[in-house]
Amino acid sequence: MGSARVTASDVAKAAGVSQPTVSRVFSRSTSVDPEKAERVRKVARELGYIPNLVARSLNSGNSFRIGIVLAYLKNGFFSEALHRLSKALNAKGYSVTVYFAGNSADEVNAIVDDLLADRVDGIVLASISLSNTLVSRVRNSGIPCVLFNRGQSDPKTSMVTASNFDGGKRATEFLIAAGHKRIAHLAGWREALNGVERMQGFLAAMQAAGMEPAACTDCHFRRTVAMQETRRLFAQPQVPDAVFVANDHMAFGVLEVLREELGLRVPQDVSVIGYDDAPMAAWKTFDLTTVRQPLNRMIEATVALLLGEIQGENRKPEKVEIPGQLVVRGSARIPVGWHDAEKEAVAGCQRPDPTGARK
Amino acid sequence: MGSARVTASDVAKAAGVSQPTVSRVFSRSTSVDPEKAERVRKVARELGYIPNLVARSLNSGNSFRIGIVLAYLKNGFFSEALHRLSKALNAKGYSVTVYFAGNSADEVNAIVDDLLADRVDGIVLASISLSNTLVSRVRNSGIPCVLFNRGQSDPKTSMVTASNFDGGKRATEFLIAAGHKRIAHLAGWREALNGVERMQGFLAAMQAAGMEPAACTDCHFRRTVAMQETRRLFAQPQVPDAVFVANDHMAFGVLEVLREELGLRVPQDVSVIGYDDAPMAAWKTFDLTTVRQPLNRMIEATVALLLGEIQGENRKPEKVEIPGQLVVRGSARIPVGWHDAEKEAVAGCQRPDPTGARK
DNA sequence: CTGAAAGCGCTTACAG
DNA sequence: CTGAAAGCGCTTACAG
Repeated sequence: MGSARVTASDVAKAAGVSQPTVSRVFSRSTSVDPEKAERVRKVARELGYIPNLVARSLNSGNSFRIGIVLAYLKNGFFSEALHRLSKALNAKGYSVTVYFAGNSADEVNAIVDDLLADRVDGIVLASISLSNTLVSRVRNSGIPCVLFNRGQSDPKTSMVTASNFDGGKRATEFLIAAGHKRIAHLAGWREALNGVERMQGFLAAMQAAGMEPAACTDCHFRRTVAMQETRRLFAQPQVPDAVFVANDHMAFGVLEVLREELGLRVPQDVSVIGYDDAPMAAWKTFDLTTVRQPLNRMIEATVALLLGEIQGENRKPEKVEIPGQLVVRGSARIPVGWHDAEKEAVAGCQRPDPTGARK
Repeated sequence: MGSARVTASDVAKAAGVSQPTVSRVFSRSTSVDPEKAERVRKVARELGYIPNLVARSLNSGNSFRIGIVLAYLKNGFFSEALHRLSKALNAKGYSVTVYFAGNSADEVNAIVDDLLADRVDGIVLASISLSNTLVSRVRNSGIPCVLFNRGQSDPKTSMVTASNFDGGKRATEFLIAAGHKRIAHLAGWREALNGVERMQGFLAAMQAAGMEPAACTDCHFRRTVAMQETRRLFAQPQVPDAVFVANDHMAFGVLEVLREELGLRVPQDVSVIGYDDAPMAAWKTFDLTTVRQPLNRMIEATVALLLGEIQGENRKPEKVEIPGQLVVRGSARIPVGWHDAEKEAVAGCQRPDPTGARK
């Protein structure tokens, strides 16, 4: 029962045309007599005919499905990215299948098999915890693939990232300009290029200022690890007066430890800067100064790159790096006379008005 | 190029067997000579053969795909649900395709068409904003469907919810027992049964205690609306001394307004209770007392119901209601002698130890 | 246990 | 513009 069983042949019979003609009406590949087409559409509507994409997939070779590989959704930046990426791909006629990749190699391999078996037309790898094995297996499969927010040294795969080095550098410069003397960095993950680049930006800024990092430790992009590291750092005789955290997700945990456990005031006692501008960063509860990853533009670029590879003439892999701006909120002290300087610094960005982001 | 193009016929030729035999090895429908099967597997591995699920779908009639319809992922309870549901369904051999349903009728209708065109084997409707049109169109399509955390009066569709009436009642009783006199309820959405039932539980508890609600307003399950309502309520001459909020997502916003904007202390000045036990509720930043929706059990039930309908003999629609327990944290005053009473009250639940949830 | 045959519901050259 | 035919890569009775 139900309209799902009606086929093109049923419609053809009822409309007095051949089955390929029905097909032509719905795939608008070749032109069909307008009058006849209208009749077909009418009959199809009455019968509740909806073309079977599975059948179309089989002989066209396109499944019109994109696979998105993620680690988890606890990080609000990723759930927001999934939502928008999904909407953007739907708008282009693709449906989106999600695959959650844990950390074990077996699991990751199983996911590649699933992706291949499902015959997705393209893949977005948005998982932080991707092993290089996964990336190379996917590349070998010949399925178009874009790394989203997860740079990789391999130059044969397309990727879309923010300007991580630059972002890390500017966040650090902001802290230095505000007069902080003991600046710590809670880094992402040494295996993930985006974390590494943010850290390198941090180190470059510190070195340029002739300053020694108060700390610089790997937190695996994990909230609980960052919280533990914060406890450790602030249990030492010499505590930091500012912390640059490699993403907002960890920064929320850092703020929690500082305020709730240690009773410190932010930013009076310690400044905190995150990375991403996840939706929650704007909540007054966190009011987190952070480096924005321009999600919309990253998604546009990802979709363009992916569909370019799928539909276009075998394009070259491309590395797209999108500049992000520092979003100044209440969690970090503001350097004296910062406004003017910053206006200059972000002149090349799309949203040059820093006050607009302060809300 | 790449292994994606290798077909069963290629493997058959290379292994010196017929194509159906290769098929049998991989679908293990009929038995195959063990030695021959091993040879086929070996050749397949060498050639990088992976069965094409699209082709399998076309003639088996099963796509091995489940569609999940969501409104958005900003609410952490939903993103967590998506993650776990996805893992659970993957474990059963299904891949998961996501569909984001906005609020416009056109959009919702387009999604139904997509679901039907994609020939998903089953559907989980987890969106709060589902119109009844969507539900009935899906039901008419004959595709097995389960409403997740979204009750509906229509008795012909399976659904999995928490015991919303009971949860709302118990949260309210907890506030009453703690001595609160002016208790407000920021309700979910009058069009969504789960919100309505929580509200009815609230009203029932108030009535049983002979108390008048300080307020009871519909907030559409939207954080910003709940925040606005909080501002309004606390601008009145008679302010509430406790607020029961219909979900955690809104409660986080309520806490923010109370603490950051109004400078109130929680729970000294006002108690707050939420609903869901979203992951963030346990963060010390929020420390939110809430009614847990037992996600794992809800997901188990959803998967069981859905696969039962897909694989089993046309089952009857079923309404599964899973009891949830009050998770006591710091955002609401604790009634004197509450422990003993509560132990009794939750005796029927799976996790009868309320202290275990306090962390 | 296994091969030849038919068919799942479409799309796409191929003739007209 | 349009129908008859072949085929996408499998699964599934049907004979052996």
